[in-house]
Amino acid sequence: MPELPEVETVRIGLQTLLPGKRIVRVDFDWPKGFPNAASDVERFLIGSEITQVERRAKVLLVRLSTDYSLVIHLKMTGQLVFRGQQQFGAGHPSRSLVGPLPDASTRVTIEFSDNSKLYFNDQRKFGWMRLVPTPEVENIDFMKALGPEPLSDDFTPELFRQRLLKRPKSGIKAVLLDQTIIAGVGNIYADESLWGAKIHPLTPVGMLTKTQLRRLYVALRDVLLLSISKGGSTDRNYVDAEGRRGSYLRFANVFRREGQTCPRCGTVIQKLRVAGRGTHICPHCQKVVGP
DNA sequence: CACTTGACCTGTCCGC
DNA sequence: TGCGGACAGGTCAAGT
Repeated sequence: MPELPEVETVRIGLQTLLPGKRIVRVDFDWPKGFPNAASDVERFLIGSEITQVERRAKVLLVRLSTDYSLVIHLKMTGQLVFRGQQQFGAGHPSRSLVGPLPDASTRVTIEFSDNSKLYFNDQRKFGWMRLVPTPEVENIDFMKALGPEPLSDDFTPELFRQRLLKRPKSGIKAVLLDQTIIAGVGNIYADESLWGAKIHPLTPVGMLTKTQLRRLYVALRDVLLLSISKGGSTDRNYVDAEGRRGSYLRFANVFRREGQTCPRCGTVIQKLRVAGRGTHICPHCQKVVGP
């Protein structure tokens, strides 16, 4: 679901759609997901203009002219869908896979001065958004704890190795999923990158050779970049800022492909549970390594 | 302290 | 057809 490539795809869409828009109204009744007091929303959100949309790990940062930011986490089923003035329908079939909005999953509606709207939908209510003074965003505990961005220029193979080796005894998949080690990797791209590097997900990090770590570094960056270029992965809920599906899963090698054959060697792909998650491997390419 | 499990939610799918 | 239960997975809290 929304991992780094999906959140980045949403960011790119919102960045082309939102800057310059002025917020005139916000509808929400979701204390758990959006706990800011109505008075703060009134003072720092209503009337503000969106200046920029950024991303850190799986978190979206919508910058506002009031020097506040909307900090948004989509978790598993969150969507941020923009709708222009003209609602689709009436002879104008939309490319959007999302129906008329708001719908039953809409938690927050942000209306702009040109009558366009941004909807925060979240079927399972795991997601959240917060209105935070921009200078304080980087001091939020979970933001401070995040590991480096795997696609940044200064994310070198050596840094990758150093970060992973903070958990030498843990299985590599659990470490890839740990946001404090490396930011932005979730279940899909952990499985895909481990397949690419031919590493079993339970292999203790300390047992991986430098060559294997190098291969994993390359495989991880490759799958993240490929997925961004395909608009992310749509399993069930994920859509971009205009409600469209991502197509990465058509290119996936193992994720959600149990029972099908490995594109490299033809062995039947298996599904197992690792670190509490559904995990997909080629049992031939990704051998278990014993201590 | 390291690591695993459960909770948070709701919709979907499967077996009986 | 209806129903109970497993499952989906990001992250934090609680437990081992």
